[in-house]
Amino acid sequence: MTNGLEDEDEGDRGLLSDRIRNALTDEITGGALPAGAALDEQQLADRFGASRTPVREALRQLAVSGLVEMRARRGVVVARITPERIMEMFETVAEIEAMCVRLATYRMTPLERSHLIELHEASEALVSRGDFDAYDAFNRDFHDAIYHATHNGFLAEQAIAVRTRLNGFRRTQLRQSERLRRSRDEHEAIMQAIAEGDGEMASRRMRAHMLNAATALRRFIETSKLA
Amino acid sequence: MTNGLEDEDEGDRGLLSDRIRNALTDEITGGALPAGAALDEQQLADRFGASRTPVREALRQLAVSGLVEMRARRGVVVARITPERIMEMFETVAEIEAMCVRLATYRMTPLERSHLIELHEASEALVSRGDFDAYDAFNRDFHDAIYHATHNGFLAEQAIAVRTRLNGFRRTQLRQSERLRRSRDEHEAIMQAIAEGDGEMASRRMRAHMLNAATALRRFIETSKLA
DNA sequence: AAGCGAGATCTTGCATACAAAGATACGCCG
DNA sequence: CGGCGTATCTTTGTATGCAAGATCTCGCTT
Repeated sequence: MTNGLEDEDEGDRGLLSDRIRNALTDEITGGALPAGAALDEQQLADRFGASRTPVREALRQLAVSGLVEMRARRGVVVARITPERIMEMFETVAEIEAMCVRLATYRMTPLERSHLIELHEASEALVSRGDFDAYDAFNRDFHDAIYHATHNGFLAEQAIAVRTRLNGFRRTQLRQSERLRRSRDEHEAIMQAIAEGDGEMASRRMRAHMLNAATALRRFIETSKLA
Repeated sequence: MTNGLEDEDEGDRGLLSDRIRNALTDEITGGALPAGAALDEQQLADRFGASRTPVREALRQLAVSGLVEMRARRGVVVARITPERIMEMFETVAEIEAMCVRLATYRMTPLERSHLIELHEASEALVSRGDFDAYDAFNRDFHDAIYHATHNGFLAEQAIAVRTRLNGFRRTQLRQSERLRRSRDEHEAIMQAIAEGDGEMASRRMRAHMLNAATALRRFIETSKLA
């Protein structure tokens, strides 16, 4: 047992390959590295001031999680995902969220319930003043709270993993204040079903909520293309 | 170089690191490498007639998929999973299966439906003659057919990944002919719901089916422990 | 005798070197 | 002038070497 030194910062603590992996994950999910971008090993090694070895190990890991594609002896590219597949991923996320909220409804503790209510109520202010960034952050917290209220850590991990993976392809931000309002209304409906202890209804409403968001995003993307 | 890689069984085509990864995956999910077993890099390298480099890359990938645990500078061990976590994984699989069968009910083509019926009907013979191995194989096919009938490739991949991961910790085979019969009866009920186009009912029945199987397995394990 | 610590040893993590498979460019032939 | 084969060159895949951290051993101290 060592003395309690926390991993204070992203400094140079920890494994180099892990730091490279985290950095690349951020850059891909953040959109800095667009889909299809070639990831040259030597180039990345130079950029991170390391050798190719840790870079390769990081890329291997990213390949497993699906963020990049490796073609044998033909290099690595940021995963280029078809629109169909993105829709499949959205649907999967919607289904998993629906599953989670059903379980959460039946299992959440009073403390977890009050926490969720608190989060939800606070979101009204964000909608009123149209603070998209803050609402995004709240939204993550809201859904995370539901994941954890399932009291199934494995399921929560899966849900977070899938959602994170989708984030990388959602750099097109939807910033319509009307959608913000509707999002909160849908949350409201979900909260009501939770309050009534009706997991099935909460589940259906969550699914609808997620698919609405996906549809809104898709319409937005298609509209942009026409412009 | 010429020092011959004995191309023992597997074709020596493809990347060495990929072959090592596949071999280790099989050994772990097959139970040859029990949970908690230490995986020494040099040792594995010797065994596969390779250097540590491809072994390391394979281990990194296995760590991402959760089959092994890496502690920095302290080596790699086959993932040691608590009973609670195994139950969580079972529940997650059950929920995902339920989700899949609901979608599949609404979306499967006539061809897919007839294929599923065919599979199911053929399973009667396996139950009658108590062929556990053949029933296991059928069971995989049956559930795979449902995954694919969702017409959501991403979801199907997720489902298969989670189920595969669970396989590694299911080396305790349940071989009760009564359970075999009940399993097929539950499939029958699911097929009926599918035939009626009632996805919700198919979903509930699938969830019950999976949880029954998990419970039977857990009871079996607990009983074994007492002996 | 038990606990502790310094050094030996072993294993991991990273760097560098080398080999082989695609990619590319250029010249030859049709 | 264009297609194709070959040589080169770039980039990946693997091996090996070296350094740092962790574990273990064994002697020393209390």
